[in-house]
Amino acid sequence: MTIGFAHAELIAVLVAVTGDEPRVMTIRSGNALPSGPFEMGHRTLQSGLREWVQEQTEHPVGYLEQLYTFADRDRNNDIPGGRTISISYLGLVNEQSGAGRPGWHGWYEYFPWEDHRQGRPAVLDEIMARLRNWADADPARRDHRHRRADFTFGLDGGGWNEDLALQRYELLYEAGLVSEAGCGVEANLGRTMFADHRRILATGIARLRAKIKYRPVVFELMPESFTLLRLQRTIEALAGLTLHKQNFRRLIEQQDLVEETGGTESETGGRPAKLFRFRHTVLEERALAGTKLPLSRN
Amino acid sequence: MTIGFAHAELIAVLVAVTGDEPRVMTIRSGNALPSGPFEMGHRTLQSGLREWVQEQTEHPVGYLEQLYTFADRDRNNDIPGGRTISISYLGLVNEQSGAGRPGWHGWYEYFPWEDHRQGRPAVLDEIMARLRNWADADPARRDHRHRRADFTFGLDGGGWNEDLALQRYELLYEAGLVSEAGCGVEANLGRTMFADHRRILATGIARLRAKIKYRPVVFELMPESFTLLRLQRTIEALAGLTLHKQNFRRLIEQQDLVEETGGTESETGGRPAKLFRFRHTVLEERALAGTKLPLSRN
DNA sequence: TATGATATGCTCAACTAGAGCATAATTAGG
DNA sequence: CCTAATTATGCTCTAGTTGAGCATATCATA
Repeated sequence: MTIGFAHAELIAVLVAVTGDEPRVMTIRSGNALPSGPFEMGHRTLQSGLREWVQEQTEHPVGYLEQLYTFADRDRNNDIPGGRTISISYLGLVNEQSGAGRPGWHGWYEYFPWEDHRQGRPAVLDEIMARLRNWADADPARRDHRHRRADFTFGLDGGGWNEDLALQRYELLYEAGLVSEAGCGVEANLGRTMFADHRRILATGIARLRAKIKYRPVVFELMPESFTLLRLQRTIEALAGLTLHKQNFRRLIEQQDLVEETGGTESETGGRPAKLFRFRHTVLEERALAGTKLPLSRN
Repeated sequence: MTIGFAHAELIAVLVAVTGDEPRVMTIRSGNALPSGPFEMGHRTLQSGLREWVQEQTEHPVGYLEQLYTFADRDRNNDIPGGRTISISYLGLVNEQSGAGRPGWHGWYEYFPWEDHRQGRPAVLDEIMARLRNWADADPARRDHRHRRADFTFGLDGGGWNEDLALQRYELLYEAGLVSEAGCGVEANLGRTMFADHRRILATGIARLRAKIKYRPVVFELMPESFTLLRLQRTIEALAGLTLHKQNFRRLIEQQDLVEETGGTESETGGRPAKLFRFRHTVLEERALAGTKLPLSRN
């Protein structure tokens, strides 16, 4: 059996939330995601990345999950005849560790249309206008394109869906509205990144937004003890949405995800808030996987 | 920046359901998953795999999704100094195409404890007994191991969770109950596969079981038109569970996933069943992503 | 002491999911 | 033709979940 040869590279999407802003670790003044060679010495991909991030950033990575492996021919072909395989990972870094140090950029710089916490962002009007033009430009695919734009950006009655971050970026790419796609810089929406790094970031955002709904990974971004509002703001930052406060607490408490530390915090000027800590044991005692199948007990 | 070199390989988990049995495409008489080199000629990983599968199996692949990339040092080091990166994919093949031809093996041969359609399989008693021994063998980690076994195999009150297929295999591996882990063949549970192929298959099963709950991918496994019972049996085969018939139809119909073709089928000896077809437009008109966040409309 | 702010408790209505009864439309056997 | 067996399909009832919002508690500060 013939075996293909390739260059292997690791790319990390490291996320932290500080000051109610989700941030991603970057290099080159925010123009690229940190990446490095896949060294032979490492036992596994995970351990390789973990060591390497530790070394580069001095922050321990809590949660680490493989994102996607890219190897398209058109990316990054600086080595003729060869090919680069990029294995990307999503890592979550504790708030305190990943504080305001250089290299951390708010992820909504790159995706200004994704933050709906202050209501629908104004950019969306421009985006939709330009997507309309793009759709109309091809009479054959016109209808399909309009439906796709409406659906992806929540104009089809279904409303905005925060999980579709990647699909939105891909649509903008296809429509030539981001300069990575080869359009002029003046036409670009949001901040650009090297090669396909912004796409990888979008992959990470979408994955994280989906994941926080069925796995207790948010806590990897939190300090040891926190108030429920702090937890809520962190999730809101990630999802780019605001949540209903009372229902949020109900959800958290009924799932037994946290326990009171006994302490309180009165930083905020109102009634002091109880402090909570994550119940690490839930990781081994609960499925947390919601079934959507109509089971029969038989 | 140094770049690591590696050999790149694609591995496919191709799934079809025939005769109410989920099957996986294999080579070497069921001992390995089909795999092939990542050729330079291919534009993307996906297209490379698609062509290659087409060529090998003569079946068109409907849905194709990247599963995971493995590159641990201990796997498959037949080339000294080098390293193999295996990029695995999950592919769904239409019932008719992937029919009873050779190469297709029922996946419960490899994971007999995963099929709960006829009730709790008897093997589970033996498995739990051996897991208890394993847990007791290390006094320090005893409690943790017992909790993990109970949770993974549904003895903790939470009940059996079909999504945990991968975790169950990994637990058995750790406990040395499958011969891939180095235990003797006589100790092995289920049918063995080459290298870590059974683990990759478990990854595919777990992914597919989770996916059918929030994305309409089952239809990739169905013929053009089908009865609702046929659809139900297919899902039951994948999940390894039986479903409540009336509630199943309610779920499918209220989601507008299918439409009547007008025809009926009376193969089964009872009242003829209406035939349905998948409404392909739902792929572009609906999010189908259930939010678990308590949104505020503000 | 009043006011503003945040925290926290509680209710209510709409909807969803699990379970099972009832009826309809066939085929097979007498 | 009549009856039983078999599968399809419709409907109901109940418990639980979710979205929304009112009410009360506890603090800082003017």
